[in-house]
Amino acid sequence: MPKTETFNRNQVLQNATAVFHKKGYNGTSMQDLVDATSLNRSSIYNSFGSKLGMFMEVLSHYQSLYKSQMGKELMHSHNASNMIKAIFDIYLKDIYGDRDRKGCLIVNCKSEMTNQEPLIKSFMEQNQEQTIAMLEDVVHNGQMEKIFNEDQTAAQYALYLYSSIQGLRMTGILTNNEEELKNLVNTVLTVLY
Amino acid sequence: MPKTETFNRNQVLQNATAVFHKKGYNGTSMQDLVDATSLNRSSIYNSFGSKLGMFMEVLSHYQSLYKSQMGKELMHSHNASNMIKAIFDIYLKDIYGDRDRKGCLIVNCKSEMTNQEPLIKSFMEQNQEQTIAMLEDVVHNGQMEKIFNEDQTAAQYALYLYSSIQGLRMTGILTNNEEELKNLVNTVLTVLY
DNA sequence: TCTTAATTGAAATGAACGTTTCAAAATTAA
DNA sequence: TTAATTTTGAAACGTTCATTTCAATTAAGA
Repeated sequence: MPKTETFNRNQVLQNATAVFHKKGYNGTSMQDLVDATSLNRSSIYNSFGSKLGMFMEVLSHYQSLYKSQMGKELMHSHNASNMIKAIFDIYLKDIYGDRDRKGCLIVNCKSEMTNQEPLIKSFMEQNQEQTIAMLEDVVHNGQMEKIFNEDQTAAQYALYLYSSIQGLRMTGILTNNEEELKNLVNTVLTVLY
Repeated sequence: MPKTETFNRNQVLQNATAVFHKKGYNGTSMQDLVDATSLNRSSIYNSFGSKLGMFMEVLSHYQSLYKSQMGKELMHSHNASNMIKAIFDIYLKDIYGDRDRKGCLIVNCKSEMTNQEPLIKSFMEQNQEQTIAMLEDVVHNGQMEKIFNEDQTAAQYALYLYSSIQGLRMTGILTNNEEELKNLVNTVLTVLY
């Protein structure tokens, strides 16, 4: 029977993510990936099919890290106000820790590839749909609890928050002053109260 | 005496802008630029020095188009409320007309190159500074006119608006429903009143 | 132990990359 | 017309690109 995959797929994805995140898709070469993953060229093609194939897995991996982080935070929050703050705090912490100002892998990829690669476009569509659905749920709860106003529907606020998050990720590329960014998030959230 | 530049530099820049905008910097090849500009390879290197040199001029050209558009709109507005709406309307119109969902050249470039290319980083820093300065000026006027509130300083609101604009440009890549986007902008602006 | 199939390493594929070179053509002012 | 200088075209530069090939190695179940 066959020899099985020996390398740690998660570790490989993590290393590949670091390169793609730093250099972008078009800026990353197969050699970069070979170096970063310590995998053989052939092994990469065996296991991921192509550069794009590997990148799609990297994107999903990155996305799932966020999802689990969000899920964990949302468990600990007992009202919509805390939830929405916890969500933005995750992004803020990411920005503070982003020493070389790479921004968000998904936002960067959206701007680089959505109009060029159908697979990416589909990924971005479902990412947007899921993110907005999550935000809409939180806003809706907040409105039921009378914590958030009802000037706009939960769906409208969700799009606003989704857009604000993307703006925050872009702003965080050049600005990582904690005070300014915290204030920015507060300003974004005042809309809800 | 010397032969002078024969091609229309503005037209060449416009054509180059279209390619860079569509494919991104790393996704654009020298051959793409030769094809788009109908210039000879040598002429490009003679006149722009390098691919990056040409791109820097493209960025400035794109930026100055926006500036003159803003200036024109701001002349026609007689209060801060109209001004800020006119500014966002320029972005909205751009999104509606962006048939192939390229997004904003400057936002895309910021996410692709700021952490990789010092020249780009400098450009983005001065672009951010200028944009925020303009927004701060408008907000400050609005606050003097008692049209905008003073819950936050003009500088704080300017950063918020700058971030919101970037978010809008990112959102516009996948979402170009006029009604949704108009509502999004309205929600962004409610903060000021 | 033998069979089976994946992993691995190294080399090679041809195409595309950004850039350079250089002689010929073009254009201007003297 | 001549001298000066740029534009132009075409080819070539060496490098790097993503991908393929293939024989050797490895590890598991039969």
